[in-house]
Amino acid sequence: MTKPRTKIQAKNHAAILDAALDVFSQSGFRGATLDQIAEAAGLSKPNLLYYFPSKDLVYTSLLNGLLQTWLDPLRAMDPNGDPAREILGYVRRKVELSRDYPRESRLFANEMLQGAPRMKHILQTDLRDLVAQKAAVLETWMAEGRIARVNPVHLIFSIWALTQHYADFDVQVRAVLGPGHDPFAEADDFLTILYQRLLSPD
Amino acid sequence: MTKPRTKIQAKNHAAILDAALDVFSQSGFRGATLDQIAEAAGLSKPNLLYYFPSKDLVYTSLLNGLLQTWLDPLRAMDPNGDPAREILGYVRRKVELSRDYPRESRLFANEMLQGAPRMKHILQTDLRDLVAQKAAVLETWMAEGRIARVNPVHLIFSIWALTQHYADFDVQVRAVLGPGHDPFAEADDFLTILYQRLLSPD
DNA sequence: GTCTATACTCTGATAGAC
DNA sequence: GTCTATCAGAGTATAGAC
Repeated sequence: MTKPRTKIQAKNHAAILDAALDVFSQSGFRGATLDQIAEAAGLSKPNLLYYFPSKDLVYTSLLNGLLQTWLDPLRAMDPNGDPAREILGYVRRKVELSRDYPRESRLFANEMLQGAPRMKHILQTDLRDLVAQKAAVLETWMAEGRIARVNPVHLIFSIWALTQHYADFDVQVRAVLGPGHDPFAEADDFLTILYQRLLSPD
Repeated sequence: MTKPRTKIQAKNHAAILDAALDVFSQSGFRGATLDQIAEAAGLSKPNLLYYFPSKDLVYTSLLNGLLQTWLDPLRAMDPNGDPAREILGYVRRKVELSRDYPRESRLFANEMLQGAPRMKHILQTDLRDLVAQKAAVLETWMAEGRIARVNPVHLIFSIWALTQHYADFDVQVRAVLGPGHDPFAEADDFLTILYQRLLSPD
């Protein structure tokens, strides 16, 4: 992974990662080929391998940082803010992520389906810690009666599942809705109602 | 695809499909290899190709019928039953499917991530029709005030997303929960509460 | 029905000319 | 930095012996 020094290097470097995101997010690590990535990036295969010495390094370059940006909205949930506002804001930002970065969502989903061979450790450490921390915040809000009681960790799971579904199962959602729908706008409306009803204190 | 006539044929046929489910559900169509499937089935590669003339036919044999069994619980939702009971029963059966048939869930998820090249048509026809029909049932219940108002199609999406998440993202769920948890039992509890609160008429 | 051998293509990766 | 040429191995699939 050459550090981009010149403009042409930076451009090719970015083109490769963008192309790789296309291909890996659709076919997974094993299903993707360097030929496809090189073609999508507008480079020859040897030239691609000049920038990234191996297929694995292209893939892990994409994964690195993905979880971080993916979790930024959760990190942003403020313990001192208004509970409903914080949670609904998190849901909304996750819907926006699914709408604006569906390839990243699918790349992540692919890695999970494979059993997360390259991410398992970070899931068990960084992710687990962050969820524990935010679950504690949710518990506090519940104890104070500011939101209704519910399993806080599964509450977080539900937000992930519901928002990422619209990116990962995009084909299915559109096939069922048919033309003339904006899945993400409808998702935002639906999920706002869902979490309001779930979390309204009695 | 030979029709199983002898006992040994039936056994090998089943062994191949079971092995293929393992491999395809983890790596997707392109990422899976006949070598892996043959080895897992305890057969040689040529022998595998004696039963299924091509990789594609093994894969499509798995897909055929998958959507049908996957949707049986939705089909079973009875318009004449008690609304809350019918919906919560559907959720429960979907959780059980995720628990008992996670490979099928992941195979389906893989196909969706790839853009559903082999299922798009059936999604736009059979699936769409079934959802429209059941959404109409839900609308009726809402109009009668027996459950709270909410977008019925997205309600169905939410059940799919929330239940299948526990099969498809099993690694992540377990990594975050840590040992000593039963993800599916907890999911059942959480989702029962979620849908009770979402759908209780005021 | 099952095996060995093999054809042929694709895939990841390298060498070396320019 | 980029290209052509190429390699070794893996991949799907077939032929043919037993």
